[in-house]
Amino acid sequence: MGHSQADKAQTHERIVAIASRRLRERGLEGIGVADVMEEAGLTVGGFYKHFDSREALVVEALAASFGTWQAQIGAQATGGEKLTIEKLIGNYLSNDHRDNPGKGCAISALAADLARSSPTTRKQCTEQVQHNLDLVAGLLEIGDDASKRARAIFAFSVMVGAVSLARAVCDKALSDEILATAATRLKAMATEG
Amino acid sequence: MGHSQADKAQTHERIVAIASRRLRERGLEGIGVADVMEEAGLTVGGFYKHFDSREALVVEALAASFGTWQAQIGAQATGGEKLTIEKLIGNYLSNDHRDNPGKGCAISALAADLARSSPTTRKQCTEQVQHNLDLVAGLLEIGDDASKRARAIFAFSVMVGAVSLARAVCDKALSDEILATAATRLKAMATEG
DNA sequence: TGTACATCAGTGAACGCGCGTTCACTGATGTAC
DNA sequence: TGTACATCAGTGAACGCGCGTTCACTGATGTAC
Repeated sequence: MGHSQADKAQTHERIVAIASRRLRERGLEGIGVADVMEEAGLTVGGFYKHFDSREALVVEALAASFGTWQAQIGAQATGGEKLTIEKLIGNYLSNDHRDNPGKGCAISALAADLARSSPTTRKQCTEQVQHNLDLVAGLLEIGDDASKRARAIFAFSVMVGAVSLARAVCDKALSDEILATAATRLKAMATEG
Repeated sequence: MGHSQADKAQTHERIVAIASRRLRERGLEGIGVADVMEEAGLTVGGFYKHFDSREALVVEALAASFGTWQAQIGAQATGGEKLTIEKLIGNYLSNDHRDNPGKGCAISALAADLARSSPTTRKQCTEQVQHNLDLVAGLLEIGDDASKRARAIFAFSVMVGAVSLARAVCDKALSDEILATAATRLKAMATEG
């Protein structure tokens, strides 16, 4: 075996991590093979030693985006203080999340793109949405399961919608207003029935 | 003057209308000059008798998307029965709206695209968001202006988020569930304080 | 331990296709007389 | 009213660039003896 397998795996991960960030920053179409390889300190040709096609990278990078997002949430849940619904809402609807889509939730960053994407990526998206709904529902304390589920859907819709709007708008005051208003009202709602 | 100006204006409008629909169906990048011209029954070359560039078509088509959307809402408001917040919510969060982005609201269809687009298109988007917030706030009956504004932001976030999610997901049951749940809860909220 | 060989991650040029844009041309319509 | 000319919307081929993909090659690492 030529170069060590560990090196290759590391390179592979580096490429995926870069693609995962750029995917969320620039959309499913906004990610170029040559660009990603250059940012990884490599040249184009080597790409196909790691992936069958650009599409394969997209699929892996999307999975990685979902994975790192869950890991971030998980880290908050275990690290010291417990994760609460208020914290999740505060995080999701923060200026920091709005300004750094590359590190944030892929669903709000790519919702429109995913709607027009291949069955494979839409499937990935569907699973992630279900996962996030379960996560939110699990953080709610009052009500039966059906009520929690319904409120989780409602809350997640607000989060995705408000972040999408806050990012699309080019008036900072309006953008801030959208996030702050959505966060305040959603927190109030979430702690009630 | 060669061909009549009326003919040219009509052709121009036809091109814009087609682009406007395809924009919402396929995104800001998903619209090709040759494709649009072919659908209009013309050939590529003639395009530049109508537009300086592809970008100029995008700007016009986006404006047209916003315009037709407002016109649709306006038609409901004047046509027979008055427009209510419940009807607006019901329309926005309907399966029909989800399944026909080409005829629907450009903001939910293009939110992610707009966030990464040129200053010109983001400016258009910002104005449309403000307009829609005013529209929703104007339909609310209880509370002072600040409360109406806040509730309008919240309601519009839910609408954009739920439609985005419902379109992204490839499980019809889940998609229907998201729309129905968001609609029910939002209607209940909107008629209260 | 040392040497020859095999493997394969990575290189960088080249290919091919899609697509926005350009351009010389056509022919129908409007204007001038 | 009729005829010659000018205009210009629309044609369709060609150009050029970006980008995904391919390919012959390199050289460092691992294996065999």
